[in-house]
Amino acid sequence: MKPLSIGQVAKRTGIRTSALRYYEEAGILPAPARVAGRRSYDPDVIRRIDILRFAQQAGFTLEEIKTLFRGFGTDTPLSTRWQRLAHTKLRELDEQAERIQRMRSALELSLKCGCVRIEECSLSPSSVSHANDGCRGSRCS
Amino acid sequence: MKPLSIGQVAKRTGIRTSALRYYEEAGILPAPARVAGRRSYDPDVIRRIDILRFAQQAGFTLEEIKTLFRGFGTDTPLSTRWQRLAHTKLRELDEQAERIQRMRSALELSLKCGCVRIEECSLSPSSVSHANDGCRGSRCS
DNA sequence: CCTTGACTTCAAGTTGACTTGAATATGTAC
DNA sequence: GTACATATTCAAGTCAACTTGAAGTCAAGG
Repeated sequence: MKPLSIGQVAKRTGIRTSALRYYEEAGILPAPARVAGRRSYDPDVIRRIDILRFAQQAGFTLEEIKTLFRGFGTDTPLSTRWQRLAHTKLRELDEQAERIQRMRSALELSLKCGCVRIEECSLSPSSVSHANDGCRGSRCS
Repeated sequence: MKPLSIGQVAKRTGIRTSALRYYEEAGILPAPARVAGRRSYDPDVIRRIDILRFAQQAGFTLEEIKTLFRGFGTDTPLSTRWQRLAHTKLRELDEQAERIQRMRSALELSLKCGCVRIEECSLSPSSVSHANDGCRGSRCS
């Protein structure tokens, strides 16, 4: 397929040109060929950028994503760094998911409940863990 | 109970004194009484700080937490702002949980798979949605 | 009395992930 | 050939959420 200008890449991915240049500078995206000084992107970059965004939304930092991209093809032994990162991140994702679930319960409870101040209600680490009787306010249902 | 110094509060909550001063400055924690110019905290503040940390870990910004704390006791009609925030945040939490789940699947899949480069594997929004055949690399199991 | 340690305020620095602005160059349309 | 959009680089600015440093205050122990 035809090469893309930075503006076209920006349009297709929803990422601003300034961010694309920044990613390149930071070594996260490869520097594309230049035609008369301008970036000329292989359309493959779109897929890579999609992955980048996806990983970012899942909570990876740009540094981590760089490692992810660097992959493990080049350096034997196979993939140890990448696997470590993946394992670590899996654990982090689980923890984050659990925190989110607890916050969810707490929020839902406090919406049903008529507490005047949030402190009276369920939003604390201790009370959320046994979340049925989290509410201690004056007008709890 | 007895009032606490800023150092004692820091020790009990695991939050640095600089952060406590910052929260006060930012209006997230109430300014405690001063005794000879020094902060003298009501032990209640511990609970509030616990909630603060919990909410923060669940992805709330300090601004949002401020709103959370401001609560809805004072201004009729009851709770509209706080409820809106809670609902919005619930939706956000759900989205984030889903992203995390998808990233989890993708990571697990790519650990099992022998792809040389991550692009070949499952880590993209499109392939993750039908994640059983996400791997397109050369040595996929 | 003097030192030590915990505190005070205020200003400035830090990190990650960008964005914005200035000055300049190139490509496309009329 | 002259606008105008789009591109370039580089430096500096932004934002949240703090941290660090400087300079000073205060109570208690030796």
